Amino acid sequence: MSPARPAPSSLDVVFAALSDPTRRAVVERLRLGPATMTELATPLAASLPALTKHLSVLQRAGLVATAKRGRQRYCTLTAAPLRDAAAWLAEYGAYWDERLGALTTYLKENP
Amino acid sequence: MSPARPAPSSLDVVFAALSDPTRRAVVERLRLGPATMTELATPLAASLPALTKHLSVLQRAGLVATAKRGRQRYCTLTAAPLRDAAAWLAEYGAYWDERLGALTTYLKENP
DNA sequence: ACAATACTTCACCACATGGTGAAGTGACAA
DNA sequence: TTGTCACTTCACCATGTGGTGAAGTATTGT
Repeated sequence: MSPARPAPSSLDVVFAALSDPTRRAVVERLRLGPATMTELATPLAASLPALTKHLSVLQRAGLVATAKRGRQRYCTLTAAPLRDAAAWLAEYGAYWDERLGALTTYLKENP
Repeated sequence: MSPARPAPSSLDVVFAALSDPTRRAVVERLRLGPATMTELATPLAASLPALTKHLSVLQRAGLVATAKRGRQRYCTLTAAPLRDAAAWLAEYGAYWDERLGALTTYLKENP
């Protein structure tokens, strides 16, 4: 991948963030409300260094916002990027309906 | 990641497959109908070795099926796994965005 | 003051990904 | 038969990921 990669789009990092089961579990947990790092780590049986890395990935994807309060770090969901990813996928919900039509068109144009 | 990783779930590989812009472009192109490897590679300015790798990722994710015909390889979308990913996202997106309520409804009514 | 708590940061390691150029394979065309 | 086309496979490389244990940094409790 050496030569001049373009800046990753938001879809890139969002989908990449969601490709890990631990991070999806974090998102699921945060749906119930904010949580600290140890509150996230304990039920997932994840170490704190590992969770710190996961959180930074989720943060880079814009899926999670954090705020330090005292010596604790509170994490909350910021789901706006999920909307973009879902919108991309939603087009393929429409794909199901138009599938036969597209195939028909294709066969008409490529006999 | 050394110690005993569990088998990746289908969501893992589907989201990972979608995290690359070239592969998303392949999916978008295949929405219009089947295509051969060179037909996919040319507009994306991708080399054939690179595209072969991308295709194997998409195939492992169950997003694309291929059939050899003569010396050409025809690729088609098999979008069933996209629905699982969309369903996962819809659950979390619908909480914030009305537009995704429509997707949730769609997935509920088209099981 | 001292110690515990809640994290973070720092090397590391193993492995997967995404790319390359060059060589190999099988089907078709001249 | 000979060559070309459509790919695939083969090293190889650079980078990113996900994990670890150990050490470091604040903040808080006693």
